[in-house]
Amino acid sequence: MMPDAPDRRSADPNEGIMRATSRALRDHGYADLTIKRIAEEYGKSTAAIHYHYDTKDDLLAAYLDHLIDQFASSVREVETTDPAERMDLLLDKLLVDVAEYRELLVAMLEMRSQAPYKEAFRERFRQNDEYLRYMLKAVINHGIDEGVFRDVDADHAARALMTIVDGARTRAVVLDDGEALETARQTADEYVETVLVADD
Amino acid sequence: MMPDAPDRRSADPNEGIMRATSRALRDHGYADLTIKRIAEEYGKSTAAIHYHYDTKDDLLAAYLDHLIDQFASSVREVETTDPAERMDLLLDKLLVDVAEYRELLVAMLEMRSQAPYKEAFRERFRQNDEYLRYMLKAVINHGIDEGVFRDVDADHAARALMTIVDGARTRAVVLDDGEALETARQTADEYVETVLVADD
DNA sequence: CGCTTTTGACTGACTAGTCAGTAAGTACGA
DNA sequence: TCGTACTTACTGACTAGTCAGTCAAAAGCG
Repeated sequence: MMPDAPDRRSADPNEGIMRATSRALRDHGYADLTIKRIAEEYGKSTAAIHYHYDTKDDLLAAYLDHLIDQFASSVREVETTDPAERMDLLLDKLLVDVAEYRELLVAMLEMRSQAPYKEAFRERFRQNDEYLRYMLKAVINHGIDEGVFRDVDADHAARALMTIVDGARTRAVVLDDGEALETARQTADEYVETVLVADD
Repeated sequence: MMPDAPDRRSADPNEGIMRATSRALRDHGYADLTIKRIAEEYGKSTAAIHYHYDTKDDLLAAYLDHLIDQFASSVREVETTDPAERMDLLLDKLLVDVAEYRELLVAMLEMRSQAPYKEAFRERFRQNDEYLRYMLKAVINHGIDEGVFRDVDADHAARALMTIVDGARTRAVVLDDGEALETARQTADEYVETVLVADD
């Protein structure tokens, strides 16, 4: 009966509920995620959750916003401006760093698979995808301007890389393939070097 | 004795249940798939379903077998032996032909997202993946032997292409991106032409 | 005090799976 | 050829459990 030490430093109830949701998702997955399980992680009753969020979907939409914000912040940390190096670091963020969050990747694929039925989910996944594609496009265009990359269709190249990223994550989860992410990291490099990089 | 009488024309209950499961999946998705809904499509009671399959998971495992068999048959139809053309037709099967089955793609992503929790599902998705990778590897090795493709790591190239395929399907479903499959078809071609095809 | 937060008890809807019984067809023995 | 035994396919009623969400009351706090 002690899921976690109640951290008094952050008395913000929302932050606590977000953390509880995250733990419940990691432990039980999305399909078996219930208000009761979130409440157990939160250390309060289910009605306490309903006091802060009217419906389960409201809570989950808020959780997605929370998660996407965190991820966007971590991408924003990439500060190099050199196009080739920046591309490298971005691909590492997307394909290497996520390997540590296996259980969250599992739950996120479950939530992604509900996008066709839940507009609130779809909206947020789209927004996140758009942001990442924008980052990739910016790097590619920068590289083209500097003559490091060939004059390719930056939008198409960004979509191609995102397809590799999504494919790798799907495969890592579905096939429980521990090497799917590394394989895809290599494939992304092949794509960058053969399609993007100008070989003088 | 043998439950499968080969030439009992019509009224094979199993076939009917497979069709009912398929329709229920298309109409309601996996998350909202219930025995009751399958029974409604079947036109009989829920107990009739339980008469043929002990548990819901048994039924769904049988349905996956059914589906994978169908898909493998359709891939086996590709008869060209010329490596470049065969690769082209295989990629069409994997990325173009599936566009017609949007609702089934949605339901399949849902089921795939349950693979970490259901070994029976994971097993079957792995088997299907292995089969497709084997087909791709065979074509690539054939192409290398004939000097049409460079002497690349066939296993890695097959995995790279499958990553693009899985990424495209995930994106088509999650982002409701009607062009995700076409974009990926183009990306797959770029990969084949720049990484696989021997230039000069 | 009064306001926010939390609780416990509850509801109604829905779920997979069970069970006894039925109808129709088939196999077999005399 | 009749009758008995058995099989397949199914039904309707039921159990036992889950779930999100509601609500009146109470606790905590500034």
